[in-house]
Amino acid sequence: MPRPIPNRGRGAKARGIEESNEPVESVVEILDCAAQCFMEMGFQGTSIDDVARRLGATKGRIYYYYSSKANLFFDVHREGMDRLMKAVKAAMKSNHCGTGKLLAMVEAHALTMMQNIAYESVVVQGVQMHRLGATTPEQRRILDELMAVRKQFEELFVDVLRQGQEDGNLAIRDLSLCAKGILGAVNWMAVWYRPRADDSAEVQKKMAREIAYQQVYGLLRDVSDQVEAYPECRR
Amino acid sequence: MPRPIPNRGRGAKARGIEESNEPVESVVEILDCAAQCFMEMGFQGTSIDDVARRLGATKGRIYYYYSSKANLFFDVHREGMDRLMKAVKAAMKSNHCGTGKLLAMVEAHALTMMQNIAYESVVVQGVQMHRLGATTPEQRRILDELMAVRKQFEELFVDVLRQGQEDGNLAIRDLSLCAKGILGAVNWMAVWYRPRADDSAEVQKKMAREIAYQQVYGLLRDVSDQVEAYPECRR
DNA sequence: TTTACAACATACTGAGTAGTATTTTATTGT
DNA sequence: ACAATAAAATACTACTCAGTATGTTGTAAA
Repeated sequence: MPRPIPNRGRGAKARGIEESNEPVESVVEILDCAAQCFMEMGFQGTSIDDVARRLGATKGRIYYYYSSKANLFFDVHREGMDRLMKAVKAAMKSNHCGTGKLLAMVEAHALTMMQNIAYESVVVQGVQMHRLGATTPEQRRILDELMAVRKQFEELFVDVLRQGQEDGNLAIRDLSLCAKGILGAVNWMAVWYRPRADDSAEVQKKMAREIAYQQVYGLLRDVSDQVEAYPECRR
Repeated sequence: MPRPIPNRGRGAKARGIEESNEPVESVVEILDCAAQCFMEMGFQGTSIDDVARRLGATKGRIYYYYSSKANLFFDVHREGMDRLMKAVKAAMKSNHCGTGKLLAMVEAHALTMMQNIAYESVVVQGVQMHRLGATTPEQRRILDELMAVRKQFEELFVDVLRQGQEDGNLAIRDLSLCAKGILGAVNWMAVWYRPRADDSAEVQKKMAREIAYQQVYGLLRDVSDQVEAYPECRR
C-alpha cells in the first residue's frame, strides 16, 4: 500500500530521522476512526466524510494517506488480521498438550475479537466481501492477498485439528468443515458482541474460555452418562 | 407491508377470486432475484436496477409491488426467517429425547441454511444490519419487528438448552452465550457455503448433521480417555 | 368495440458521495 | 526574513442510484 511516511515540515527527513515501518500517530487515528465507522455502518454505508467527521477533520487528511476508500478498508483489515495472527500464533506456541493447544487458540481468537471488536468486525466484513464482486482489478488483487492470509489463519486451526485427529484424540471427519464451525462460532462474535461498561478483562477472558470449551468439548456434562441415556445419539 | 394483490385486468377480482395471502408468481420471482442479488452483492451493493436486470425487467415492475428497496429486503428477510422457523419448530416437535431434540434443531437449521442459501444470507445480513443505523423510523420499526422474530428463534434454542441444563444433561453456564456460539457456527455457513454441483440432498444432510454433532458433542473421540490424558482441560 | 384497470416500461430528478484540483497553514532549515 | 515542504482544508466535478411521474399495453367485463 503506497502509504507516505509523514513528517513535519522538511525537518524530519533532513534531520535524518529514518523511515519507520510503524505507522505514525496520524495514520493510527485514521485507522481507529475508520474501523469504528466500518463497524457501525459497514463498508458501503460509510462515507469518507463520515470517517473525517469522526476524526474532527475533512477528507483531505484521509486522502493524503490513502488513495481510496477501499485501500483504507484494506489497511484496517490488515491490522485486524495481524492482531489475530499474533494472538493465535502465541497460543500455538504455548506448551499445552494437543487438545489444550486447540483450546488456547480458540480462546485467544475469541479474546482478540472482543478486545479489538472494531478492527475484527472489519476483518469479518472482508471475509464476506470476498464473495462479493470487488470492483476494480487492483482491489481484487489486494483482497485476494488478504484472503490468502486469512486462509493461512484458518490453516493454523486445521493443522492442529489434524494433529489431534492423528493422535487419536479428536473425532473429526471433515477437517475443513470442522474448522469452519469453530471459526464461525467465534467470528459471529463480531455481530453480537459490543463491550459493556462492566466488561473487565477478566469477564472477557471468561467468556472467551467458555466459548472455547464449548467448541472443543461440546455441551455434555458427562458423556459416559449421556451415551447410556441417549445411545442413538452417539456416532 | 403494503403489497397489492396483483390481478389480470379487472377480471380476477370481478370473477370473485378471493384474495390469497400467498404471494403471486410475479412477486415470488422478484423475491428470488432480490435474494440472489443481495447474497452476491449485499444490500447496499445491490441497486434496484440490478434486481430488475436479473429479472429481465425494469424498475417499474419492482416499485409496483414494493415502495422501497428496504421493504423489498425486509420481505426477503421475512421469507427466509419463516423457512427457518418452520424447519426448526418441526424439529422441535420430533420425539427425540432432550439432547436429541437439540441435535435435530441444529441440524434442521443448518440444512435450511444450505437449501435456501440466498434467502438465509439475507437473514444473516439483516441481523448484522440491526446493529447498523437503519435510516428512517419506518425502516427501524420493521427491522425491530423482524429482530423480535429473530429473538423468538434464538429463544427456541435457549429453551431447549435450559431444559437440558435442568435435566442435568448439559453443562452450560451462560445459556445465551452458548446459544450464540451454536447459532454463530451455523449462521457462518451463509458466508462460506455455496451449493456445489455435486451437493445432493444427502450430502447436505450429512454436512448439517456433522455440524450439529460437533456443536453438541464437541470434538473429543472419547472423553474418558481425554480427561486422563489432559486433566487440566476438564472443567 | 369500448372502457377500465392491472401491470408493467420509460424518462426524469435530486441527493449523496468518491475522488481530484487547488489553496492554506504550520514548521523547519538557511 | 525567507524559501521549501509536509499536512492538511476547501472547492469542485462526475457519476451513481433511489424514488417518482408519466406513458404504454394487454386483458377482461360490459
